[in-house]
Amino acid sequence: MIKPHSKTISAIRSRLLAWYDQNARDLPWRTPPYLSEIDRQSQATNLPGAYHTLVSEAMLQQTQVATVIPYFHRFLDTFPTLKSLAQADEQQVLTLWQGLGYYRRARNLHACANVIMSEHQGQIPHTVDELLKLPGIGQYTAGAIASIAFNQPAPILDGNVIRILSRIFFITDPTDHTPIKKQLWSLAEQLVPETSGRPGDYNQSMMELGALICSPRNPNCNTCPLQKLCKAYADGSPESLPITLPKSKPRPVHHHILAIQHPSKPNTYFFEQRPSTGLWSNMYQLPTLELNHNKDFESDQLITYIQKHLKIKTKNITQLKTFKHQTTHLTITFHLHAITPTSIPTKLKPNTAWRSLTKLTDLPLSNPQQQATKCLSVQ
DNA sequence: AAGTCGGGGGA
DNA sequence: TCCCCAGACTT
Repeated sequence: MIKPHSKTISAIRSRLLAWYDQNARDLPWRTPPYLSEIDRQSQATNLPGAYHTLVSEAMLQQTQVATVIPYFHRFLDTFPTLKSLAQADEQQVLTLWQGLGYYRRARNLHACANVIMSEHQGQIPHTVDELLKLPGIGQYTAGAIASIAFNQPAPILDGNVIRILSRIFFITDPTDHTPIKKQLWSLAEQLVPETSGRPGDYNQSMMELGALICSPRNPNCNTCPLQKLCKAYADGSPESLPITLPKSKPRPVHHHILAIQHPSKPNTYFFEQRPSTGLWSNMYQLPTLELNHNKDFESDQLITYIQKHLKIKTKNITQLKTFKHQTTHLTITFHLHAITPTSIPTKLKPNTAWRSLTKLTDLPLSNPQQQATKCLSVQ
């Protein structure tokens, strides 16, 4: 285990905080570093402050700051308090999350608000151990909320911190590997200051440095406050760290979207909710047949599917458009088909709906589904 | 330990 | 193109 000298630790802390006080971005969820100590303490017991931290940290998981900002504003305009979020429908929460990705985060955040209301009297827990019990809150997010919202001396380890620590301490083993990850957590814990040393600002200063200076490629070492302490800089190749394990390539699949037009209502199509697990969980869609291999589309197959699963009889199918969509592990080719039903069932199954394309704003759709509906409306 | 879960930014 | 992003959770 790496045990930095106490002088190194205090140098890192003081240099980072001094740099942060001068260079911190003014982000909408951030407690300004220029707040007085009295303001800071009142912020620590003020629920809106912690609620803002909770929402922002959920949105920021695997998502860049610039992407999150407009979503954060819209979310707080709609749900200004933890209580208002807890009382909302999941569908409304998912609609606000539309386009941001990793939709399970939205469902976890909503569930989180309800647990805090019913089991914590509406007060967001102050400690890492209690935060860890909440849905969607792992080691990083628990440390972030405890330190940023409540000024607890809790460590964090995200992509930024991993990059900075691997460069400063010249960790040349793959940082995905469990023992190395433990090593990094140990370093983060040794480095985070006590409550009197502004642990929340310190943690944010690490991430800020990673975002603004110590970037993955072409790090700006010339303006880095930690340059003197950085072993990778001394070695001359900071951009070669950290080392990560190779990732598997996305697998090609084909999804067939069925645009089923209502026989009498103009511009109106059939929508259904996706299952609560897997890709785009609980989001809505035009019925979509997911094929795992590149098999030629046969219209008979689609007609059978429509009849069996949707109880809709049809004969005409026309191919409208094909487009590709990338996720982390899939390359999906979407085939959009227009269906003209000859008869539709009188009773609607739960979580399905006929919707006019002009009244879709309350149905949460994934990006490719939104793209498909856009194709239909310009027809 | 390896997969799953989105979508976009930047070189 | 490829890699990465204020990760969490399941298998």
